[in-house]
Amino acid sequence: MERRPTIIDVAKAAGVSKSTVSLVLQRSPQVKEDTRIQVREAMARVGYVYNRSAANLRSASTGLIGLVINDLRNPFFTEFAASLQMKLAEEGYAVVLANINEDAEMQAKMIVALIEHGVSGFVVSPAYGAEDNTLEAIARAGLPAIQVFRKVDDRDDLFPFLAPDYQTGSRLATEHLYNRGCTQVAFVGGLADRAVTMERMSGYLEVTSQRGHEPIVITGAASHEFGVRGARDLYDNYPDVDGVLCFNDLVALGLMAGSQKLGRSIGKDLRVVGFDNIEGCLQSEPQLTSVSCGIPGFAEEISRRMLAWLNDGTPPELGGRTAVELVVRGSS
Amino acid sequence: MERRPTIIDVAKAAGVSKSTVSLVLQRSPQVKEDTRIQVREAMARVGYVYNRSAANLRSASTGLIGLVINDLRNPFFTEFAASLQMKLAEEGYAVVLANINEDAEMQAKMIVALIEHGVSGFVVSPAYGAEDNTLEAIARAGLPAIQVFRKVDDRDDLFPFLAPDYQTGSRLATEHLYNRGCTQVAFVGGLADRAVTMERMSGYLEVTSQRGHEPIVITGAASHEFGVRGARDLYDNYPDVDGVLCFNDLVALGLMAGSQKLGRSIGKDLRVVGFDNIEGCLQSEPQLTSVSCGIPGFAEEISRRMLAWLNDGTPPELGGRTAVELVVRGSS
DNA sequence: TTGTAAGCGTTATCAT
DNA sequence: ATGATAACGCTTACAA
Repeated sequence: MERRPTIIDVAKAAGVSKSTVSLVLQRSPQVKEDTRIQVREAMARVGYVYNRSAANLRSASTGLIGLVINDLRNPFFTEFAASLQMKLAEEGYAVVLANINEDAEMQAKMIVALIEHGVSGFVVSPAYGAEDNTLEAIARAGLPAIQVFRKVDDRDDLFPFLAPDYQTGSRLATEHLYNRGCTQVAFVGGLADRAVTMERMSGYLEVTSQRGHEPIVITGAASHEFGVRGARDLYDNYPDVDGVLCFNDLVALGLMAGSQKLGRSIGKDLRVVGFDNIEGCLQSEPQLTSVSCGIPGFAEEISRRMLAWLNDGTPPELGGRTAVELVVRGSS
Repeated sequence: MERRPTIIDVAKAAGVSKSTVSLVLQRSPQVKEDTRIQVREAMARVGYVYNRSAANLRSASTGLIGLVINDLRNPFFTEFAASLQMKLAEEGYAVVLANINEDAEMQAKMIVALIEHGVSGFVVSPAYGAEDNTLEAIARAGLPAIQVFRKVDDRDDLFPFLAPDYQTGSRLATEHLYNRGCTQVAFVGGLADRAVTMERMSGYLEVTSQRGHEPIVITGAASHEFGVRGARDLYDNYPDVDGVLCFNDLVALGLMAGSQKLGRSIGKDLRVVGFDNIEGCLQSEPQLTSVSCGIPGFAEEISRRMLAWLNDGTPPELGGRTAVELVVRGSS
């Protein structure tokens, strides 16, 4: 097990100097085609692999992006992580992943670790809690960082915030329900004080009041179980509700299951729309109408903005929202 | 935006030499308590952060582990990725993630990229296809690598293979079904030529023949949709089957939904057991009995073995299998 | 077009 | 117990 070959070994094998090899590595146009080929051949011959740690010591970027995710097990965030990683890989960047499990302390620790590893930038879907300080280390290191989905630090210039256009999504969904003939539409799920909940609710409130109806809001956990409970709650306390916009698909699926158990026919007696368009939407009976947040597209957008920031120094403009889409299925 | 402080800056601020600072960094016991404190203080004062790229240039390990996942969107693998990342983080290692989307070519590319980034070792849940060569780059780099869940390279010494003890799991599940009074048990789902399928089937075949029954096997995709089709298939062609072990929970959930639509009562007419114990098991009606592969525990095991290999040079012993458990619920 | 030499921030080997 | 100094593998002026 001998040590890995370096550019010096390659240089020797190719009969050139190590600078030339370095130039070839960087695709410099000023090296002659002949020598370029020679060098490439030598590389293959000695089994050379580029050492980015060493390169990084001299030049700036490591080609590493830190990806901090509040809850990787949630399919919504998994989808994002997977999409972003693949997009960044296309551009030659690798992703160092930190799943922080909704733990602000863990988040702070992982951020420091990622900085030590020399990440060139951050994409953070942060945990709530300790809002003030958890991104501080990034600020001190002067690294570019984008907050996605959740905003825990208000310094927009340091940590620009980007999210899908939830408000439009909830507006579309609510209008869809009324257009289908619903007379009373409720909003179910989502913790009351969270910004995401406010946004996913805002379009609902807007349309509902526009149409002269009373809003009916039942906030709570964003879980399947809460959806089941919500079905009972509606049944007992709001029997006239014939349309529901749910905070997310998990809640919606739970609410559908719960309502069916109570004898209601989904898509007829009760129309249901979810949020996120997860795979489970296709596996329920009837299938669930949902607001798709276009996560792969969103990830691509984030990738693009991050690279622009890194390469051209252009931080993302504020207030950017990316397109969402209502996917209509049997449940409504 | 000035450059980041280095150990030299710290040394100056603390009035010691940079060697001393380095020793403090490495928790060397031979540095006096007083100076240690002084140095630590200086670090805080100047806002020092460790630069691992530089350290790596001299010493061996980068503290980076490459995690290559065939399909991160599959909750089973997500769970593994998240668990492993957190375990390794506890030990001071960071995870560089590559989701290769079941694409062998992508896999080869990402492996090279990870090597360039200087990962100290690999954990690979590989894509099928191009079995011969995709791990070759790792072999050439002489890096430790563990294959998990799937085995695509037979060189056990180079790439030891570890997986949960599927065989025992399927044995437990099958016995459970017969003990519940089933007279004909079928196995549904899983692509026919895959090692995983063979293993998840093996316990079923063993117990079934032990009990003097004919095995009934319907292989196919590991999807919800295939489960639905499987329900139809059983209904039409094997009407006497009263117990089913499915390749995984997705298939099982599809099979349950499909069978219910055909008027069969799950847990009575037809008993169903799945594999993986995903969250969806709790959300079906009735809830799904499943073989839990104990992924967090498995991830911990992998973490432990990887670190042993890295630190003590002890590669994992072969044939290691980790514990599984049958979680009994309403569906059986 | 290619070679020479000076760093980059650490760790490791000696001295002291 | 601490300090000086030479690597580590690469990039980047600058010189040839």
